[in-house]
Amino acid sequence: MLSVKNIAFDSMLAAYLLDPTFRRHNLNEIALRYLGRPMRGDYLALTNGGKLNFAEVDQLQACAYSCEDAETVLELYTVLIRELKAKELWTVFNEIEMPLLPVLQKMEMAGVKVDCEKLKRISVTVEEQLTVLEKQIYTVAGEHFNISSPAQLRALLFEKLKLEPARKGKTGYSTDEAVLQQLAEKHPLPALILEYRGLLKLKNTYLEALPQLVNPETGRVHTSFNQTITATGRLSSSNPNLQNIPIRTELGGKLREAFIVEPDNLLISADYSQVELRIFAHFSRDETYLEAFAQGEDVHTATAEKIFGVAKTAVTHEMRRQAKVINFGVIYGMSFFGLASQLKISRAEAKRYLEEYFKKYAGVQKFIEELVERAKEKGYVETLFGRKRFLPDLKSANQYIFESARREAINAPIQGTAADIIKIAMINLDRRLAREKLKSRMILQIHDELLFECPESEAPRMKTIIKEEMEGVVALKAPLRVEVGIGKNWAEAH
DNA sequence: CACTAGTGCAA
DNA sequence: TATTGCACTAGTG
Repeated sequence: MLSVKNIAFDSMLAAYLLDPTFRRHNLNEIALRYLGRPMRGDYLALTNGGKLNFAEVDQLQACAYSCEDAETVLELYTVLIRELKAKELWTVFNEIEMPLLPVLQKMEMAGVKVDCEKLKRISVTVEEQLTVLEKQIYTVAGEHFNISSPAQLRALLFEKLKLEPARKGKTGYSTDEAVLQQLAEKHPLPALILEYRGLLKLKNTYLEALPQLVNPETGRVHTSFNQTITATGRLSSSNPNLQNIPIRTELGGKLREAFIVEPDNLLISADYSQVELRIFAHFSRDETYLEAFAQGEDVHTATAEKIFGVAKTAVTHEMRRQAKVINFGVIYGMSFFGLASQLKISRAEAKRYLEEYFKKYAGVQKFIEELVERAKEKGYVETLFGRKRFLPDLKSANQYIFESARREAINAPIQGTAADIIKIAMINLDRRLAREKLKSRMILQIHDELLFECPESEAPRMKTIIKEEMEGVVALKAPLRVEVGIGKNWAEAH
């Protein structure tokens, strides 16, 4: 038996696929767009400033509107389904988004266990450091001010201390990390600010926020996985966002140690290795990339070899780092200008690097040009599984708008295909766990990584199943590879 | 309280 | 002048 609510939810998914960039926060906007008339309930709510005050609403009228809404939703649903089929989005809807919905629901219900005592211990030491830093900053600055206020910091750095940043955006001076790092060479204050900011961010956003979000019923943190937000088909996570837990710094690692499991359980982390570059290699059919992946090489090292013209054994850490920036930059449609500012090298040098790159990766340039041309003709780009992103701005006469749409056209099929792949893996894994009657649960998805909580006895079996299902989603020209880690917490497992 | 700008965390 | 997100704080109306 289908309920109105179910149909309403399905309609949200359908509308998302029909235009993933359409800003929908409720069915009313979808009804307006596809039926040309509003939802009455939403209409009433809207006229009351967003809050339904039943005392003020004519009860009979409200009942009539409710009945009308039920009909509207049903009609909307049929229109959306027809549209999905017409635009060849039915398969993505039926085989990916719809089956994914109950999987996400289970993950949200399962939640993740957090060690609040550990967070508290970290928080205390961070607070001590912050107190010390604060005093140092006021001493060096010669005055008290709000360090968290970019406006006050700007006044201090650029007016009182007369520091000269390498100019930034149109609207005055920025005090962001790149600027402060550069200013740190001339004055002791910026480095202190950076350290202060980093610690404060960690304390406010994670150390103190997470314990408050532990559900008293389950003793665990339950995020929301949003299925209809992103332009590319990725999920997003909120309340809290568990897709941006720090990892790069030492303190970030400590924080991840606080993501734990129930007694006698283990945490398994499985992540797709270089999935976007593999997809890029698959789409572009570039021989150099495909060869590197076929040989099981480290792809960034391989790129460094080609660009810098040295043997594999001569690739330094710094060369690999720069090659990595180029590999990712290409996926994002980065220009030599952007590369120069990322690598802090001259524009001429950046241009040379990119020229060398395109010479060695001969399939790439042609692929990108054809992709953008096709997108301009068809009005959209699509993923390997047919998810579409419509890009009318590719026809814009405004250079800036066009360039922006061009980058989106390059990135969306890659990021979106990666999203499709992991979604399919999640659906298949969920079925597999049920079929094999395993107690292990999928608990988090972080774009190219899945986290599982499993009884110790199931761990070896799970490791095999996860790798099998994730790598087996699709046979790309550059085959999918998954790295699995096991531990008592997220830091150990990843 | 709603909203924007600035900043910074992740893939 | 590199993509996709979410969340925090300051500041404004």
